[in-house]
Amino acid sequence: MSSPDVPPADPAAEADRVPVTQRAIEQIKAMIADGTLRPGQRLPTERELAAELGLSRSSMREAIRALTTLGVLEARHGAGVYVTALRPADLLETFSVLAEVARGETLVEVLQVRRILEPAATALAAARADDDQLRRLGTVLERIGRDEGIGDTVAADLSFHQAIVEMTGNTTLAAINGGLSSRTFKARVWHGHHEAGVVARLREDHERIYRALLARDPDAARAAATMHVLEVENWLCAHLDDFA
Amino acid sequence: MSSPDVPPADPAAEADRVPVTQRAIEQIKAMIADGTLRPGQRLPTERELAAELGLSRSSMREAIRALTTLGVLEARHGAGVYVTALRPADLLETFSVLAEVARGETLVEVLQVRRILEPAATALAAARADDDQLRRLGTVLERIGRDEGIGDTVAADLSFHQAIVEMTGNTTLAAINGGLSSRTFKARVWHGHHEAGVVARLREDHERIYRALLARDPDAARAAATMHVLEVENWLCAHLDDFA
DNA sequence: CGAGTAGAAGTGGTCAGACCAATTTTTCCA
DNA sequence: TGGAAAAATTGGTCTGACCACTTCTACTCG
Repeated sequence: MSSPDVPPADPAAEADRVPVTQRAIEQIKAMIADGTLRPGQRLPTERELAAELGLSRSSMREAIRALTTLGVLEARHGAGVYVTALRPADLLETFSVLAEVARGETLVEVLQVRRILEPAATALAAARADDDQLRRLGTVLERIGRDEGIGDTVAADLSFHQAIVEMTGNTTLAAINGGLSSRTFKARVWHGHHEAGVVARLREDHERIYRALLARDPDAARAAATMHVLEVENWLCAHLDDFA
Repeated sequence: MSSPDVPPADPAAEADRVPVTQRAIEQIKAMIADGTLRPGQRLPTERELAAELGLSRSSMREAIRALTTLGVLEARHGAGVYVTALRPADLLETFSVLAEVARGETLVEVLQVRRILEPAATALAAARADDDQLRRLGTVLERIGRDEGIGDTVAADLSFHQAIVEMTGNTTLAAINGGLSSRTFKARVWHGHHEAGVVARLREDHERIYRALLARDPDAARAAATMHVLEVENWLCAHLDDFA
């Protein structure tokens, strides 16, 4: 039932199976989880940490690199290693790789998740947005679909959706939804609609969302957001071959 | 407008500001994004990669460690470095750190996201589940709230929710939702309800969800899932001080 | 001839020590 | 007393070595 070729029970050899670097990662992660290390706190130097945890500096650096990648640590050249603020945005930065390397069927799944999150977020935003946020959103909307190059349209598109989810006041929601859409994917969507001569439809999608927000109408906002994601989803399914 | 103390334009010095390890990470990530490296493909050895990208093996290893942490590469001791299958589950494993280190207000945000995702997922499951999946879900449900130790109840609770989101057939959705609930948090919820003598309420929440799925009733499933997450959310807000 | 095994080669994991580059702190002069 | 130069601190990179695990090879034995 248990692992083979393990004689009886093994006291210290058990921990010896797990690589030292991995062990260090888990030790530091545990110290953060149980509050021994607080957000923003400075850690000992790499050399001291290596000595305390009983491994070489190279391996210690690999552990720090892993935790840096996860967004829990931050190394500042010449100034030390620190625990990040542990904000959702810090910890969910890694999330964007999904949108970056996803292809084919996975992209469809990602859009289906967005079709769940964005309508809910947009409805929340309709209920919570203040005049100032809406005014700024209007200026972003104006940049979408103009004839000043697709590059700026894509940037404005990203800003538009990001601004809306941030209106919910839920930074975790904003970080997750932000990680689900990559600039490169949005660029392909706009290019595709441009070649098909239906850029106006995408532009109108955003206008409908904006008007629903202005009207503080959660139901209309939800519907408009759903239709927008659905539009992209349908386009993707029709061009799935190009995303192999 | 641009960065200060940069004389005119700088050709090669621009790339020299970016640490070599970071550059290697981006190069390999780009090769995966553009299809040069395919899922499951084997990479050259660390020594060869280091030589090709023009950096030392130590720095190359740190780059590989970062990409391993992100779930795009996988190093097998003695056997080489490989691109993972790039499944959503591979890329979203890092997601769990959020639930692990989150505390206080962030936990509330996480639950609010779950209150969006879980009802939608449960409604989808109600429409798509087959008899076999439902039968297995029933056996898991029986283990929830028994008097055989909270440990098994927590494990069954996790399995229950995971099984439901997997019924949607959307592995990305399953991976995201899975990362939003940690075993330790669920354990505290059950302990809290146990001490307050309201374990039955949690148990009934799960039964209601199960009955809605059996009835293939998406609306009822959505409502039951919403109420369940709300129950946990309310409990958390009442005990937020314990999660500082 | 084939199966199994022992050895060799290949490859990731760890360690040691050195030097470079950015930051911070200290020192000391104007 | 203010500020600039110098020293100390600390992360970033490189080199080269050795260990542990896997895979391949070739040999031996039935």
